[in-house]
Amino acid sequence: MRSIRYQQIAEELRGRVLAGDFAAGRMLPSESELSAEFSASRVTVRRALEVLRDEGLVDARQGFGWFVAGDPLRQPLGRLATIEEQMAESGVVSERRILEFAFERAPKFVTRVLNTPQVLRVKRLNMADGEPFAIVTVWCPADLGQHLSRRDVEQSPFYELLDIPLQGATQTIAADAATDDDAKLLQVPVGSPVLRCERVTSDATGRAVLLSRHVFPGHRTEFVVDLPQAAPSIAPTGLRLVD
Amino acid sequence: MRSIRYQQIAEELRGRVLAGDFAAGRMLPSESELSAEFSASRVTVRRALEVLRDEGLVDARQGFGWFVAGDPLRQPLGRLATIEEQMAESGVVSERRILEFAFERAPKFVTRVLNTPQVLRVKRLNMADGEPFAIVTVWCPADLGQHLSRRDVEQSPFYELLDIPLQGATQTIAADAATDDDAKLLQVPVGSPVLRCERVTSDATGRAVLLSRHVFPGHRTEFVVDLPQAAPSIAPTGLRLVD
DNA sequence: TTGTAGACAACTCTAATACAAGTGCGTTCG
DNA sequence: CGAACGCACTTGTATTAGAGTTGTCTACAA
Repeated sequence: MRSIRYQQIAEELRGRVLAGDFAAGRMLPSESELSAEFSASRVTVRRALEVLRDEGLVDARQGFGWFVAGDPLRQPLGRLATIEEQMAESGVVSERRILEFAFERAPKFVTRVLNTPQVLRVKRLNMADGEPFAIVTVWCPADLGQHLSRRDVEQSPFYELLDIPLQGATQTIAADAATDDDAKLLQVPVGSPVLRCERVTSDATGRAVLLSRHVFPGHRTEFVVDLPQAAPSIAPTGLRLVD
Repeated sequence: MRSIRYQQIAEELRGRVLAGDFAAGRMLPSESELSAEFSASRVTVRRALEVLRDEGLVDARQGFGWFVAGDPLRQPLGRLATIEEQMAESGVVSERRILEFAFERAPKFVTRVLNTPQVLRVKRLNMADGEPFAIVTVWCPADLGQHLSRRDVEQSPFYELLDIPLQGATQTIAADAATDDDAKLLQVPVGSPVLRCERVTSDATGRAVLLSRHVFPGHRTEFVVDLPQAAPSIAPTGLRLVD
């Protein structure tokens, strides 16, 4: 029974990778070490490894070594792209219509978050391929938004217009029924499910500088959250009861 | 040893910082001292510290030293407690009722994720203060669930019963309307908004070992997501279009 | 065609060293 | 007494060298 050496080796290594033998350090032994272990030349070991690379199981960097592919730490961050990028990537034409633009006294729930009485409020409708896709309302302290015009907001994303660096955010996600207003704008029946999202964005000092509310039609959107670290529960992370 | 020195050191230091070893004086040993302790060059120790700085755990000032960073970054992780803990803390009486418990052939969408034809399916209703609060369905490969009984599942959370360590998860969150079945169990009107969550939990090797679906009544629940790092957009992170 | 052997280039990581720049503190000098 | 200085120690940055790795090539044997 004549069989091909490098395929044998590939099979053996595939087994070890899948079994997680190497997953601990994520690094494979060097080609030289494997060559010694299998009593095969380095070139042969290499061909076996290349088979596994084609399968997407492992990858290599010159001068560094072979490692099991898809290191679980970097990927999730990359996968969570912005919705704009994601839409651009999939060829969806995105567009936004400014519905309201006003400097005004802040409602109470805005004051509590932003801590300013006077704010700029911008309400706009985002479209994807001509269909309404999100209603976004942004509140921003008046002094930060002072130099902004309706045209600015229409052309550039909000975060680019503020000259302060944004640091982090907290967002809440909830299911709700579409109100009359939502329904008309999103072109869905009144009472149909929508995703309501509220986001508080802070600057480097931790001060809240943006409050935004987003309404998405439930039938077209969902959230994806990646939790690379250990989560000692099967329950969805971040859920809380509201009253 | 085929592993990267500075990553080892980073891991060791991360442990100490999180354990609070340095929190007393808030100051870390100098790079030179650490270099001596780990028998590594100062450059290597430095790279490890830079990893921790990128994570926001520590920071440094030239001519002064390294210190544990103000902990606003660690907090969000703590704030995202499990719903069970949260409920217990606020004095809500939680309780679960097993509705279904069966070993069976996996439906297609389960096979695609778990990669096994035979599964254990458990459906249960979670109650909070006597009111229905979540419908949870869990699928788990039959071989992993073999030693489980209906009674086990009733008494302990699922993740405690599996003797394998869970690593990470991906969850999707969507808004939907309550089906007849949902409505009856959750005691809400048919068609009222619900949060639908699907979660894929993996073990240390990255293999998917649990698939769970959760349905929450929209009026009582919401998700909170903390994003400590920079997010270059005001748009909610993780949103994607579904078709 | 497959496998072995060897050589060399390019790359990565680490060690070692040196120097610039900032901080804290004690000493000295006016 | 107060300001200036020096000194020890720190981080920030750059350069060199060496060992170990993958990437690629040629030559040769089975």
